[in-house]
Amino acid sequence: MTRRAPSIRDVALAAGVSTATVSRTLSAPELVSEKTRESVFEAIRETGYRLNVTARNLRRRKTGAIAVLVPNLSNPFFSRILSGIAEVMSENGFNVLITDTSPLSPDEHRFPEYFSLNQTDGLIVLDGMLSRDLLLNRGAPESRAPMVFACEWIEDIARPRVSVDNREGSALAVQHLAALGHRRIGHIGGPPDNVLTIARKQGTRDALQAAGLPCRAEWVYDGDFTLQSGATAAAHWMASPDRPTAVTCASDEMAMGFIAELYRHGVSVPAEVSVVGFDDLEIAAHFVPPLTTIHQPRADIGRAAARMLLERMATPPQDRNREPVPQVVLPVALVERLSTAPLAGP
Amino acid sequence: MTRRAPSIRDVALAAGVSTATVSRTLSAPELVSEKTRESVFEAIRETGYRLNVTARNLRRRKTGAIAVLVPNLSNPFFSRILSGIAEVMSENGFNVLITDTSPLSPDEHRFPEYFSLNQTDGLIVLDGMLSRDLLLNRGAPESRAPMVFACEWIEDIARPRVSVDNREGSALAVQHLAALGHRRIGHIGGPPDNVLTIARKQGTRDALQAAGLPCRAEWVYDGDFTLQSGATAAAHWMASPDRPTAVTCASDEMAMGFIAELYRHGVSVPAEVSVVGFDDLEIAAHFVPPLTTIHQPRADIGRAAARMLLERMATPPQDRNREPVPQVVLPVALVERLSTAPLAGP
DNA sequence: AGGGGGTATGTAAACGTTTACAAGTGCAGC
DNA sequence: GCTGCACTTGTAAACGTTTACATACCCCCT
Repeated sequence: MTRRAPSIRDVALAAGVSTATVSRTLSAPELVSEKTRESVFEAIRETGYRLNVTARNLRRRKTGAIAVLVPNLSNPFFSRILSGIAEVMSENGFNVLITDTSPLSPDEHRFPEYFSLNQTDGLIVLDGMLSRDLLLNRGAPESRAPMVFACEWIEDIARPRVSVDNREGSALAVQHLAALGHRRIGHIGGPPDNVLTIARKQGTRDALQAAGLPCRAEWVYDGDFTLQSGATAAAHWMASPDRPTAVTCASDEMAMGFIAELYRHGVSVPAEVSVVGFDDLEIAAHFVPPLTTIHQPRADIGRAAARMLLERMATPPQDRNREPVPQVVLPVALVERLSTAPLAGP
Repeated sequence: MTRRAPSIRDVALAAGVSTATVSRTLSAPELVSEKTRESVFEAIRETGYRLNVTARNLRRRKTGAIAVLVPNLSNPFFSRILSGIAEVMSENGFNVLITDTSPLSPDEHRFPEYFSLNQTDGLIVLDGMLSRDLLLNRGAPESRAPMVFACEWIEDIARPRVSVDNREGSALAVQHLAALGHRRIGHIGGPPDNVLTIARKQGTRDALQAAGLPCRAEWVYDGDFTLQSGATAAAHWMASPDRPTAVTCASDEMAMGFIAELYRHGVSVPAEVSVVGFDDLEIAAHFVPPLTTIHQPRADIGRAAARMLLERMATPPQDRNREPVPQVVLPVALVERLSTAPLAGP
């Protein structure tokens, strides 16, 4: 009943040319005379022909897809980055396979089959916690697809990287609070061994020192970027006899979790404690109170990473490590809203 | 320099068998004697062979990928659904291509190339606002890939569907508010022509009527599911001389946008107005105040949709419309938190 | 007239699998 | 000893493109 879909052969037949000419009309039109080109297009219309991308990819020895490894798809932080990536990748004819790398069990990372089967021409890694071996020993050595990091990265893997000025972001947060008169400033960090956590903690410490403010170990709480861990930090804050009057957070979600938990216990923000986030998620502007935070250009991060990968895929493997690997760092900005306020009282 | 990746030929050579035997060892091991099987596996290890999925797909005339059409990737509502889909799809060896269908310009929907080129074996549609033609006329008639709807759907396209009990959800919200003594209950809906908007509005109206409560047209506000539209509804609420004392929303984001905008103008929830959302996003539990809402089993929706699609892909096209198309509707539940309170005063 | 350089096309061999078909073996039943 | 069957394996033809190479033609120059 259901006929085979028309192939390039059928088009060639209909147009009275060879399959080579049809193929050329499609992928290198300048090689084909205008008259022929037109009759080919006409034949394509007639037959309802659609290019079979699988066949093209087989012949060209590439897959036409890239994979992006996301630590946690449920985290709204990544959505914009993903659309940035998808935007430039689909412009360039690539499919984007999105993979959540969150481990199913603590020590077993889930790597989908297509990954080990090197079904992708390239890789964008948003997860800096993946094991080095996992990332490098997949597939045969020569089949290692080009890879770039975005947001997070792994220190001892030398690959192009796009990130954000984390230290500057932390500094902006601290300076803002200092300008409001706060002198006891705490910090809620991400997972202790995460590169972002480290960069932001260090940035916070340095800015505190530069402002001549104390940097007490008992004022920095460890979290894991999630809402829940913000709530946990709030419990610690409330339990502490000697609290900071303001805290900076390494993510908006922790900031919101922190504020909500405080609210539950009748502690009000910013009246009793000022809070600044990091990320500027959409919801930040619509939180209660609207969240003062550090804005990250998320779509730009995605677009930049995609462009970097495109470039790396285009350069032949032997040239890839000629020059130092590119690193772009994008600017951040403080967005003042209502979760921060001048220190009350003298 | 870089040798070709080992192919099935190299394995066959190393194991002293034919390529057919290697192929069978991989995709139909029961046809191969145990001795041979073992030597093939040994040869695979030796050579570092990886299956080339592109070649397999070409030969098998399928792509090994499914696409999912999401109205808006930035909406955190979809993330869990996507992981549910990805979970069962990757278990079954399929890649998942995620596509944001949000129009770039008002009347031009963005359909990535791979879609029109039917590079997918199946389709999960989460967007009920797509045009009928767009969805049905892609590709040649016989190449139409199996399709299922999830969450949203299009009335006059008969396809399997998994949805949620929207009327029940709306009813639960209204009953909860009524039980708290509210008699003036409003509603913030989604885009007017969206199927969910319609179902939830109708459910609200019916529940109101069943409870003997008024259902005033000026108490229902039109939104579009976004935070911003919730804020806009708040402006209308505040401007109204004769306000409802409680509102139900067709999405959590609108509920939060509503509350935040009220907060900005000094109106407090739930003291002055009770609010119930719909979705139960992660953030709902950590909002200020924590949001009373209707829980949707989002991961289950994704998993169910994926399983339906798998089944539909497995049944030959001519059998596909034998029986009535399956429809599963999953249950919802009210989650009471702090954004609703008994009506103050008599 | 012969040669050189484009330009436009065709021929046919890949790309790496899967699978219909054929063929070989061993064994049971007669 | 022959037939038939079950089980393994091999042979070779697809799947639908792209592309190196060959060819044909036209035009211009000497």
